[in-house]
Amino acid sequence: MPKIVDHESRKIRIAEATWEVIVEDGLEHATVRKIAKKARLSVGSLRNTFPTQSDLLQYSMQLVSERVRKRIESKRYDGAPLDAVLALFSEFLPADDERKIEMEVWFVFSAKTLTDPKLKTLFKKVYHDMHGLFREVLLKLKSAGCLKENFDLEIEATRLHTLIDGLGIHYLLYPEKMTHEKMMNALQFHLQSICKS
Amino acid sequence: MPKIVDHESRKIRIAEATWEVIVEDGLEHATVRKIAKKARLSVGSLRNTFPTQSDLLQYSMQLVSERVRKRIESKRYDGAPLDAVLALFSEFLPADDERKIEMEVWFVFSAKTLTDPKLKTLFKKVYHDMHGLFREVLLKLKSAGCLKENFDLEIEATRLHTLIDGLGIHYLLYPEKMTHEKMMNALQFHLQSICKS
DNA sequence: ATTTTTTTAGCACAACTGTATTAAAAAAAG
DNA sequence: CTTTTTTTAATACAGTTGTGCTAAAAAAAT
Repeated sequence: MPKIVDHESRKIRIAEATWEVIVEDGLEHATVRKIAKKARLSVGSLRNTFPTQSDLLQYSMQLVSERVRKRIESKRYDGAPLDAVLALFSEFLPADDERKIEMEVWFVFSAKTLTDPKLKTLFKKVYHDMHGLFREVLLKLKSAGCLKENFDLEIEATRLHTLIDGLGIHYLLYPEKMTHEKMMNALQFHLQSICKS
Repeated sequence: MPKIVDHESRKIRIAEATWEVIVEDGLEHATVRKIAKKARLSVGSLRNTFPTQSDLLQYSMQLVSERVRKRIESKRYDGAPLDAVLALFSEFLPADDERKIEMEVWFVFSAKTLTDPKLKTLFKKVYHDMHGLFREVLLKLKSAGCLKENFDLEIEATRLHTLIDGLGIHYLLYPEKMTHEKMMNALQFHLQSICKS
């Protein structure tokens, strides 16, 4: 009977190899041959799990979006003190290598969605979840009476969301200008600026 | 004697054609044949002004950075009221088509710098100028006594910079979520939040 | 050991790429 | 018109790409 292979974990392994190639050489050099080599597979074997390159890239992007969304879902706010909120939000900054790779791949694919509308659906979902989390946490802070009076939920969610995305992007693009410490300082200061006391 | 041609304006025309191709089809499809067609030139003629594709892309990116930097330099703050500051900062949001194209090309090239270190110099310069402008304007506001007491120049420059970049990127990536009005509201609110009264 | 399926390696092909070369056409200045 | 240079158009070539195909090797279950 057939040789059994765990297709799911293989797909994941290939997708992660794809990420590595993208981070090292860029999306335009993420060829099937390079990816196969990185995943230590033959091109034929890779083609067996992903018939076309388009399938491969689509899955790779989907996996990033799933990872990010799981990160979001696992981080529901439970009413802990302000330090916990800071810790929660800082989870969306590219602090460790894993998140840095994810965000870098995410960034590269983002640029691609500008000319490849097929990919936009995944991105919209992640944006929606992310924005929803920020709204939810802010709303709970508001309910707990932690926030200042002139509070506009939509504007604050937007400010928080763009601040975090902006910090992360600056960290990726200008690592000699934007440090991890600066990101945390800016985030902490921002939180304090909308809170009472 | 020779047919005279304005090489400088031709280079600009080609670079702008390159931008169009990048915006329409993406950087990886910005081939010399397509760019020549878009600029209504022959490939040979294009190769006469730009010997290699690398030269072409490098100049195209340099032109974007020059345009952005000129925009920055022309926008020195002269001590006008707060509305003027808002108007000044809003110049760096992708409001009209010209700035939207510039920012989109800028964004695409940004993603490329992650794997192509040669391009980083230009980007650092623009970052530096932009950050410097924000610092300068904030400092003048501070000197004029417009700002609140707990004011940290570096953190506020970072917050402002990342907010504006974040807003613009969200506008490019999620046009159905981020509108021009929302960008302006967020920016105005942010300014007010650091100002007295 | 036999059977069944997957995996592998290699080759091949057409399409597209950047780049080079060439000769003809066009244009500007004398 | 003649001369000089640029522009054009066509062709060519080598490299890389995605993809398809085939035969051998490997692996798992009977």
